[in-house]
Amino acid sequence: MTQVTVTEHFLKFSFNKAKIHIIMPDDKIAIFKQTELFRDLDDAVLDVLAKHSVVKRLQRDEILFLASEPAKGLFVIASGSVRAFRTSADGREQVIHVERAVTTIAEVPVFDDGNYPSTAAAEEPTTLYFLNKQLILKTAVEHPQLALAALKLLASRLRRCAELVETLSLREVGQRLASLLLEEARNNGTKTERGTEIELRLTHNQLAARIGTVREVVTRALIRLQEQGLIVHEGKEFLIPDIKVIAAYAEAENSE
Amino acid sequence: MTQVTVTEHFLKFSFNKAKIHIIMPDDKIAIFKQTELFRDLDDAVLDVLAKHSVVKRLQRDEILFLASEPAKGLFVIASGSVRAFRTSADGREQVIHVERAVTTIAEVPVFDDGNYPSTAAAEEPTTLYFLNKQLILKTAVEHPQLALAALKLLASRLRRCAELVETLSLREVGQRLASLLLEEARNNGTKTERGTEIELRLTHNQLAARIGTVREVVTRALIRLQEQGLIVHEGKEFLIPDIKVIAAYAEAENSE
DNA sequence: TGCATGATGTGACCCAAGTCACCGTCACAG
DNA sequence: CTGTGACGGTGACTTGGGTCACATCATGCA
Repeated sequence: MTQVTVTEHFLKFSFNKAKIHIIMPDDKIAIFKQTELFRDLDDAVLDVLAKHSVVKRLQRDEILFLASEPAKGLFVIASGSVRAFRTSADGREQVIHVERAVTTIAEVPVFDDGNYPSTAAAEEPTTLYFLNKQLILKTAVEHPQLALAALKLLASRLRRCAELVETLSLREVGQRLASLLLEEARNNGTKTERGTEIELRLTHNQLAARIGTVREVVTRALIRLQEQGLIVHEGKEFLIPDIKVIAAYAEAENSE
Repeated sequence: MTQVTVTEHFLKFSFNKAKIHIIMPDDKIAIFKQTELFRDLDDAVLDVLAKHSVVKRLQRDEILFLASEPAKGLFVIASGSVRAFRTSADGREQVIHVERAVTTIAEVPVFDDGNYPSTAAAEEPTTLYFLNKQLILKTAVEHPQLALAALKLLASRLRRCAELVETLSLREVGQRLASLLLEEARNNGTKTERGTEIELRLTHNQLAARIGTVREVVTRALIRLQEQGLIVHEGKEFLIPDIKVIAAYAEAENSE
C-alpha cells in the first residue's frame, strides 16, 4: 500500500528515462527530508548522502540484519516498516521497537561502532536505503544539525526503551497490552462520539512478541479487557470507550 | 571510601586557601577529564563547564531526581555511584542502569528536551556536579568531539538497555542472575587458579531490583546456582569456577 | 472444489515465581 | 547488654502465565 506510493514516485521521476530501475537522487532527497535524522540538512548535503545510498527491498518477514552481525551503516526506511527484536534460544521473539516509514533504523552501531544490537526484519514489503556509517559520522562532524538530530533521536529511543523495561518488569500482561492499545489510540486513533477507534493490523502472535508473552495469553488478555469494558473489539477493529480509563488501568497497582 | 579520595584532592588543592569549602575548578577539570563525555574537550572548554557546574552531595539512598520531573541538565558523578530506576505502583523497583564514578548521568533529557526518564538515587555517599543543559548543547554544537562522545555514550546505553529488555523478557531468573554475575566477573573479577573471584557489594534486595524479581527468589536462585556448581559463595564473596560455563547457562534455552 | 496454511479460540495442565509468615544473625545505638 | 532494624534463609501457599492439544474459520491457491 505504501509500496504503491513509492511506485507512483518512481514512475513520476523515471518514465522518460532509459534505465527505469534507477531511483533518482531527487526522489531520495525527498524521502531523506522526511526523516527526523536528516531533515535539517541542506539539499547539497542530502544530495551527497543520496548519491552514496544503496536501495534494498524486502518482503514481509525478510531479515534485514541479524543481531551481533558486523554493522556497516544504517538504513532509511522509505516505505513499509521494520521491527527490531531479539530472539531467545527457543525461538520466542521480543520486539524492541518498530519503525514505520519514513525514518531511520540501526543508528546505534553507527555511533558506538559495534555490531547490530538486534535483529531486524520487514513487517511488510519494505524499501530501504543503506548509508555507510563513515559517511554519516563525517557528515555529523561537519554539520552539527545532524549530530543534534541524532542525539535527540537516540535520547528518545533510550527513553522508550526504559519504558519498555519498566512495563516488562513491573506490569502484568493485561496492563502491558492496555499500554500498547493506549499508545496506538493516541497515535493513530480516530475519535468518534463512541470513543477512540483504532485498527490494529497485528496478529495475536505479533502482539505477543511486543508485550513479551505468547499468543494464547494475548487472546485471553483481550477477552478480559473486553469483559471489563475497557475495550470493544471485533477482528482487527478496536473501540476504546474511554482513553482515561484504560490509561489508569495500565498504570494501576492491582489490575481488577 | 571514594569519598575519602575526594577529601584528599580537596585538601591538596585548598589547604592554603581561606575559603576551604570551595572545590577548585582545576580539580573539577581533572574529574571531567575522566568522563567519557568530556574527555576529548580542551582544558579551556572544560574550564567553562567547570565554572558553571554546581556541586551536589548525596547520602546513601538519597534521591537525585524523580522520573518525569522537569530536567534542567545532567550530572557528573565525581565520586560514589547512582542507580537509575523505575518504581511500580506497589513500590517494587526495577533498576535501569547503575553508574559509578567517574561518569555522567541524565544525558537523555539534555538532548531530547524532556523530563527525567527515570528516578535516580545514590547507592552510597556520592558527589556530583550539575551542568545546565543549554550549556551542554551549546558546547556540543561548537565542539563536535562532545557531540560524538555523547552519541557514542547514548548508543552504548541503548545497546545495554536492549539487552536488559531481552533478558527480562526472554530469560528466567536464574539466567538473569547468572548474567549479572558474569558481567561483574568480566568487569571487576580477579582471576585466580580456582576461577574468577568477585565481591558483590549488593544486598539480595538490590540484586532483585536489578534482575526484575524479589528478594526471596534471589536467595533461592543463588542456592540453585551453587548446587549446580556454577558459583561458590559465602557472604558477599563469589567464586566463579568457570566463566564459560556460567555464560553458557545464562544463554541457554533450558536451564537445567 | 478441495486442500493447505495461518489466525484465532478454548480447555486442561503445570510450573516458575511472587506472596506471606516467621526465624536467626549481625551490627550498632542507647 | 539489650533493643531495634537490616539482612538473609526457608517453608507453605497461590497464581499468572506458559505449554499442549484441538477445534474452528477464514483465505488463497492449485
